[in-house]
Amino acid sequence: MKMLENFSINEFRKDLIGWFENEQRDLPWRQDQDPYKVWVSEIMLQQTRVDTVIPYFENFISKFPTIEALADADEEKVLKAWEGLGYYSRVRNLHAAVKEVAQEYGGKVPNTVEEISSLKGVGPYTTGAILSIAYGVPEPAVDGNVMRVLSRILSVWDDIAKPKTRQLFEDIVRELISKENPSAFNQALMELGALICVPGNPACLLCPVREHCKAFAEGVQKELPVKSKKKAPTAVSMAAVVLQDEEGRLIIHKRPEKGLLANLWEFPNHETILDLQAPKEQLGEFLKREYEVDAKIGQAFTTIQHVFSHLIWNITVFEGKIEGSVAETNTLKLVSLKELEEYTFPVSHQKILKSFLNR
DNA sequence: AACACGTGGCA
DNA sequence: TTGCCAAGTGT
Repeated sequence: MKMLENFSINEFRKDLIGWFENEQRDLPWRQDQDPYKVWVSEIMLQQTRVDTVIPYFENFISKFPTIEALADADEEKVLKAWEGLGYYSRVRNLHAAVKEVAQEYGGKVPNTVEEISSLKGVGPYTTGAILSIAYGVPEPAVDGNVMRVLSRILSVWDDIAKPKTRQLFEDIVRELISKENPSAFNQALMELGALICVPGNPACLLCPVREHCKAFAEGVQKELPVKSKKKAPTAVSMAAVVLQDEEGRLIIHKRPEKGLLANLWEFPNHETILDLQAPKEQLGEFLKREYEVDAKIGQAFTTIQHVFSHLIWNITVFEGKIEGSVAETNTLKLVSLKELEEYTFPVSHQKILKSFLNR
């Protein structure tokens, strides 16, 4: 490969892995090489910081220690263990995939690219991560860290936001990866990206592979990687209502099984047209039309902002009293405060509840 | 290829 | 404070 001419592959591997063996963090998913735990950790770590994942990982593994335990668990319990982590399709895909492994592979995580990558939620990165870390197979595991580190080491100016660029780095890693210790090699590249070769100001003076780094030699390490900007999120106005009956129970609604915050619970809410024109009337009509609930809408007691990757909800939250009876369904329930603890809510609706109780 | 899909930390 | 970021995948 042209890019690797004059590059000392063996020295690079030795310096990188040697550093990793000495400096790697003591993380809960590094206690053993159980493919199931490696899998869970890799899914949790997608687009999510290590410090955020640690307590979730420990709780999740204590509740669902094995493939079989997770395969047998109720969706509600599994979602609850993910509450607050975000990207909830990750855990619904994981749950479905674990059930498939339990049924189709005798509860053993498969160890071929074809089988692993066919599992829901397991893409090219996670396939390589599980194969290399749990099974010692020399497959690339190219994530954002790896692209940043290697774009600097080899001075690659391709835009890492483009899907095609990941394939280029997979080709590079196939040349570079240690066949003796692919697990340490892949993890070392990511660990280096997390600890030393960070996005803003890389700590080049502490870098174990500085001598191999073309960007450092040229003084352009802060210019790399090239990454095009994402579209800014669009703002949406929402009205939500916390509806209470005489006994203090609250109405909650289950979101659709596909799309944003799929299968999570929420307080009744809808997008408001023209920024809250006659909001109480809109809300009352919405409740009648969608849920056949009659209610007296009270005052707005807080506003909550929920920032997603691609949109922003600005939620005005009202209180209200239920008038008459409520017909409960699979997606509409009237529950006590104690019972609410069993349901999974997006962070914004956790904030709504907290604000309601403190109003 | 481009966009949907969450959340919290940090400069 | 606003924007960018963090071990990506599905469509």
